Amino acid sequence: MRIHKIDVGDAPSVADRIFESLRRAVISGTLKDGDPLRQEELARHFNASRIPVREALTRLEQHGLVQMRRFHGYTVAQMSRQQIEEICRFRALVEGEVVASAAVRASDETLALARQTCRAFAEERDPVLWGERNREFHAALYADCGLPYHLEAVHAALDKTERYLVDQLVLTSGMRRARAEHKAILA
Amino acid sequence: MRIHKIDVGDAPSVADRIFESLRRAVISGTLKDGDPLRQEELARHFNASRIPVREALTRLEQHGLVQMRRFHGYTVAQMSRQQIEEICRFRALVEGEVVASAAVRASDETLALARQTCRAFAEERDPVLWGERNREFHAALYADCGLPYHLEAVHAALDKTERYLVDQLVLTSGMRRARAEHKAILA
DNA sequence: TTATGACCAAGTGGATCCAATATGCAATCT
DNA sequence: AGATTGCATATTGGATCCACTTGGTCATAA
Repeated sequence: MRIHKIDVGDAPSVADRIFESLRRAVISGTLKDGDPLRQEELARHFNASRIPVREALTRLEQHGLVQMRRFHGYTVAQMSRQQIEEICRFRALVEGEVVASAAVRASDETLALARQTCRAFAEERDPVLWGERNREFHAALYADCGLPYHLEAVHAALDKTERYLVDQLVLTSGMRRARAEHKAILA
Repeated sequence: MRIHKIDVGDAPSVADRIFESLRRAVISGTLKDGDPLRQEELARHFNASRIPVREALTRLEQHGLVQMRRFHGYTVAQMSRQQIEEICRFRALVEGEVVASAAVRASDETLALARQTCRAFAEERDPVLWGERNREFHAALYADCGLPYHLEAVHAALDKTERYLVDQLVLTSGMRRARAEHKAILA
């Protein structure tokens, strides 16, 4: 068969699409901390019933992006300064391991791509796009580190903190750090 | 008010209880790798409808304990040797950080308790209880490390690997390591 | 004999419906 | 007036129902 192989089974369900939409809204800050998420309202918004909405919300809750109080509904998760700092520390820890592992495996093309995205990141002036550039850089750099579980943990941590300015602030020094690490890899 | 204050809102929902039951069944190995989890069957088993069962299953999926194929249902997650090893490596990494943080904060009582549970662990002869003793030890040792997010990550990793013998095997050396770390803390 | 297609049963995904709980407001009592 | 009770409404948690997909069986035809 010369035809590109796809699995129609991986077509996203309604719950998948709602989850992704809400996830982006939370991460980007479109939905603010503590905002209530009414099931009926969301169902109308997505033109679906409450069932897939509820599934999306329970998933978001497991990811720590929303909180739930029984009989009171879901709200966008609120995190204290301490929690945010701990997550950043966690990221630093795990990313260190990932970088170390990526360093010994990285191919030349990967390095070239990483260098390019790093430059794009450095030249990016719009702070709201920093998160995205940051992700691109990391994706390129960590692409074949061989530690998918570690990467997943890093992404989950990123999701939880990306919307906070603190993270943006940390990025300014984190960028320096990332570039330093990049240099280290080249060596 | 001299009456003990409780919050009825934190009474576990049906979905909570089903989730916990299934979680234990997967972790303990009562449900084997690849076992199918039929919604209707589980609903009958728990004397509930499929709705809370589905919520429990989606939660388990986010935790990586079960897998889902659209229209094909849920199965107990299967992990390759590689994946298991990566998760153990992840645990080692994060636990190292946790121990380091716990070391500088641990009170005398905490240390005494940790020492006691460590001894109980060392003297435990039944391999199936190792996991539990291990958790007790860690719970005592890490109790007030001040890094709840890290701890959560460790627990999630434990959940995913506990049922594999590999993990039990690793424990034999991990126990030595844990005791060594314990000694280090005392110093 | 083997490939094809109709049909059927099992099972999931989503919609709708009902019960339980919470919140706000009005009525009532002191 | 201020506190308390009762009721109406909003919202969630769970049950039931329906539609659609999937995998297999079986009859049929080349």
